[in-house]
Amino acid sequence: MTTPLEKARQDPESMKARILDVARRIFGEYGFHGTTTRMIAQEVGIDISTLHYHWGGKKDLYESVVVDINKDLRQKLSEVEKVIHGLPLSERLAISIDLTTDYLFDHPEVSNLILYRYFGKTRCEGNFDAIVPEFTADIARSMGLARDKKNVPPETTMKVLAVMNSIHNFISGESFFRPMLKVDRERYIALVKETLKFIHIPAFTQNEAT
Amino acid sequence: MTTPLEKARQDPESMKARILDVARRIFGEYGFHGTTTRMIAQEVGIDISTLHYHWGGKKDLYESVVVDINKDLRQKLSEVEKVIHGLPLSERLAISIDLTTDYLFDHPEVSNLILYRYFGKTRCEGNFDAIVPEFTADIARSMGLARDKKNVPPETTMKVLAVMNSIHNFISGESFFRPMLKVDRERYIALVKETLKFIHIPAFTQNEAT
DNA sequence: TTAGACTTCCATCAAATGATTGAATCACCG
DNA sequence: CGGTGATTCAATCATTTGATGGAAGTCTAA
Repeated sequence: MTTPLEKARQDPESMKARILDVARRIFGEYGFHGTTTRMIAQEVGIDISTLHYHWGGKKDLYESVVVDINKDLRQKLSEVEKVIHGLPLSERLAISIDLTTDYLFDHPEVSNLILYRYFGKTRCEGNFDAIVPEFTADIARSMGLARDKKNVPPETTMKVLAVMNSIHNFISGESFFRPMLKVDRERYIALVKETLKFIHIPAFTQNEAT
Repeated sequence: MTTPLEKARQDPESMKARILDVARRIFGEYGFHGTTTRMIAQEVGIDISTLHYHWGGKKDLYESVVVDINKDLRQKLSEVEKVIHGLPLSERLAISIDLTTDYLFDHPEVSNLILYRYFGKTRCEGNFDAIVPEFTADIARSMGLARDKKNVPPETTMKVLAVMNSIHNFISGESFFRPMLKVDRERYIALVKETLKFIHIPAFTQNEAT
């Protein structure tokens, strides 16, 4: 059985997929309450009723967007893990930061939506957040902080969260921070990578026997 | 001349001040679009028209909230700076993290609103963000990363932003992260401080001659 | 060609929401 | 007292917004 989301992804040109792509971006920029179905429909160039026909309602669409975002990020992280496998920790960190940062700058709605879900409330319920802990467990193992994915101690989860969040912050905050720094986009990306390495590599390599 | 905000702060029991306090919390939790004037009025226990009488409109109130938040944080940071003045860098960092974290856990709406402004868009304009750069310049000086408040290089601003944001993340994300970690509030606060020190102290002391 | 499904849009609804008006109430001062 | 200004609220308005129904269009298979 294929979920509606999988079905939408099979043909990227399908109306369903087009709506999903636009919805990712708009929801990411304005959050759940800041986004109207009319904004999304207009951006796609369709009527709102077409949107409702394909996705049911605003909340359903939003939930699909969140699931889609998480699926993408998870896949990207697993790609990154294959690249860094076997390298020394400091290199693993540096390469992970480079690759993840590049990916997220290309898909800022991923960071936007994740931060929105972390820090904002939605006045409606919705419970599909069990995906996040798995993320952190994967990353923890890949950083050599945990042997298996079960029983990762809170201290370790916190460290992983700190790393992930610091990346999302700079991606998502570009529109705020870059004017403040008065640098162009290319320079900003370089600064982000540099800063993330400056902050994180010493922390995780301080007790390492080279 | 006193601004409306200052006037409201003179008598903390005044209706104006009570509305402002509630508005801080609600705007912090749900963001600008997720908050309705009715939510705020109901929480205060008044009619919406009373709210409009004192603050004009939703946007005016929101802007006052943001200014108020920034004023509070700035004052707190200047208090912290006095405490840590003259100490060695690693201690300055540790104490700053402890004090700032304690303060923000007591006033989470500060972190909430700051993150909302960094990462979200508002569909309405609004331009009173010149306060942030000054913040970072103050912190940069206090961390020994800059001599004066003028001409702080982007690299330094980025480092300061990384530190500040990582704190805000854990404060604001408590409702998301703590259930995930399955720890009580006290333990969470301890974990936050521990993690922040683990991440940041090595980065900033790595090249220090003790 | 046609029957039937799938898709899209126009018109419209009901609820939510920001905002205003005018009347009532309160506080203070002569 | 009485009056004057400040404050509060009930009632109401106009717009926005999520959602729906039904007509029209499109495509495929028989």
